[in-house]
Amino acid sequence: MSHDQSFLADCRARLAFDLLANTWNSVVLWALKDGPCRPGALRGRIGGISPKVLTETLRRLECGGLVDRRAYGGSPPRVEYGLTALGRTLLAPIDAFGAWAFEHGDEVMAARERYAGEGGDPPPP
Amino acid sequence: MSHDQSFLADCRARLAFDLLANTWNSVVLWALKDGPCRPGALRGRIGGISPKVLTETLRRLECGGLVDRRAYGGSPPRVEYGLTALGRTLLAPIDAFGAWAFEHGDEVMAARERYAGEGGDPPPP
DNA sequence: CAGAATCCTTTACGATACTG
DNA sequence: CAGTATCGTAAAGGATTCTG
Repeated sequence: MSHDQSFLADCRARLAFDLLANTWNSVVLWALKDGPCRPGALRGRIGGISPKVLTETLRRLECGGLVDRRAYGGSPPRVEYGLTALGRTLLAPIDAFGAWAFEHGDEVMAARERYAGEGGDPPPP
Repeated sequence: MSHDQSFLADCRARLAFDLLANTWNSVVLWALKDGPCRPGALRGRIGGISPKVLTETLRRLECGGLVDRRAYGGSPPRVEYGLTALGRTLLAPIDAFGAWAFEHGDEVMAARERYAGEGGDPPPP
């Protein structure tokens, strides 16, 4: 890789981190990787996300050009969300984390238990 | 990649996302990539982080086994934080995002401006 | 200088109810 | 069913002060 120390000052770097710095952005992007999807089905794929927060998250991603929204009029309304080309470019980096979690997730959980056991009584969130 | 749809249900996956789902974890990890560092210097490398939040973040990462803390007694106290072996394994995935930001960050910012201009007046955070 | 303690503000998130 | 509106809570982040 090729970033120098000013990396953290670069606003694009901050933008990338900020994109992930919330509970749902990456999860929703990930849930869309298998193709466009209606909001209801999305909630099923994800689990534990309220309709309101899902809508907010999708708007945020749409605003950033990562997700696009297609509305087919009618009643009941039918809407589908899918990744844009730009959004798809984020899948590989996200997947790198997924792979990391499968390899090292246990170590993190073990470290936390060790920390809790060693008298690090107030284990920070 | 090799994750099936149950990926999102796997608690290790959630753990990985949660590690990034806050403003500072990834930034601090990244700032430590060039070697161990004292808190004061870390704040300089990062910029915009308060001492309190830096300490909290370091504790959190230490608890997860990603960072270790070495205290050399004395007065004034001298402390250094550095990545553990486990922490270093996270650098590659984080860097994937950094690289992504350099390639596509402009597109996201452009999309946001477009969105704001098109009457998407309330541009969500 | 490290960092704990305190106080305060903001906001992310959740639950619920309502509209088209 | 999609989406908005409203309310409430919990937590994150910031500023400040104080200590060893």
